[in-house]
Amino acid sequence: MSGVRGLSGKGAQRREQLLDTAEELLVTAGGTELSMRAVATAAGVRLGHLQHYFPTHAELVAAVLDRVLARSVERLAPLLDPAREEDALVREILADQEDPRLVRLFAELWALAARDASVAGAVQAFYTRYRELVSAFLAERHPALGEEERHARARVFIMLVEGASLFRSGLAGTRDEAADAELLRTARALLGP
Amino acid sequence: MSGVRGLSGKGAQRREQLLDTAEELLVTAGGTELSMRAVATAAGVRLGHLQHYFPTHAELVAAVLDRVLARSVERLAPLLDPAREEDALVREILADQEDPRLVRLFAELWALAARDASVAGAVQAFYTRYRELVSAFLAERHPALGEEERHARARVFIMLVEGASLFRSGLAGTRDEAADAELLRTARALLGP
DNA sequence: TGTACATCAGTGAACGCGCGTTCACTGATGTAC
DNA sequence: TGTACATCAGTGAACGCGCGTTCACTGATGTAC
Repeated sequence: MSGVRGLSGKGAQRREQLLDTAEELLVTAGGTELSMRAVATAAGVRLGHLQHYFPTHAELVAAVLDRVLARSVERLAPLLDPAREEDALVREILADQEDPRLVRLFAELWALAARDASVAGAVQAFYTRYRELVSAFLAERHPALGEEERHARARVFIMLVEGASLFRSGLAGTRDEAADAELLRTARALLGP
Repeated sequence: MSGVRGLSGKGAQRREQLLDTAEELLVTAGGTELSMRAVATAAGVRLGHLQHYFPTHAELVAAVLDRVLARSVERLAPLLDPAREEDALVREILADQEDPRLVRLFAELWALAARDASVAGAVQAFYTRYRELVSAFLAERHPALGEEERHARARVFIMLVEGASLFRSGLAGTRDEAADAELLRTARALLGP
């Protein structure tokens, strides 16, 4: 055994497994169903055991959200590589959002952020990082653009893409080819010279 | 007394008052706090009395959401008058969204829609109506545009504006002047010739 | 004009259930000497 | 190498609370004749 507690032993694995279950539940059933008992049952462990890893409900929720947002950044970062074509990049970001589970999760996140200041902080930190990634892409690609202009374009790009997620996932609307073409054109204009 | 039951008597007034309270609660405390007891307490009536008007929790929620969405359409329709300037129109739609309470309410709506098919239906119907309003504006303003093009532009316009609401209300970000200018430019391009 | 009756507005108590949390416990695993 | 001990993994029962729903009830208001 490693002897270094909490890093890679059985406990850490179990912790990750519990978070997997909780995330799955959050996505499929919604935030209101993310109870300690529901997670324990879904994970096949006893309530008391779940509490050994996450003593309170708030800690469990915070851990799930942190991991979800960290993963989203990890997924976005390589897509926003400045060496890549704008068009392919936008297409891949949009493709990523076609998973209704992910969009549902973000809708839950926004609603939670509206109620809970600590969730709002985590969500805002995520979008700040996202904007920095887009902004860095623009800096590399169009060096002539001023910093303010880059930031503004990055912000509007994210607004557009996050709004699009609602209407392309079946949540508030469904995908439409003509609208997708227009969306791509608008997004490209924001990332273009 | 009018004699026409349920239209304008004491009962109808009381019903509206209860919905006011429920809506206020939904906005300030979030969807999870919208319990029968909480609404009754906030409205200063007994639980049993609230149930006289809304026998089940589901009926209360449905009534609140219906009214919220109907009001939103009523607020949007005059703004999207084809006789108006694009610029002023966009500015007013954006101004409407600076109310964090309204944005919070929509975040709740999206999360609810992700979980509940009947809510999703109501939300989609609302956005369909919204898109028709934008599309009608474009038809009047730029008759040369084809129907498909109009619909596509209307859809992307709404994506942009709904996405913007998240980042201009303090929910996922805060207002930024440079980004607002870029947002206005992008929205105008979608509504322009 | 008066009375009997139906409907509506509002009260109050009770139900079973799922929730988060607390806490005392047992068995397994690693560590110190 | 062996043993005593601390820590970690996991169990199980119980708590008080807020929830939606059911149901029997009282008083006010409008209607029919």
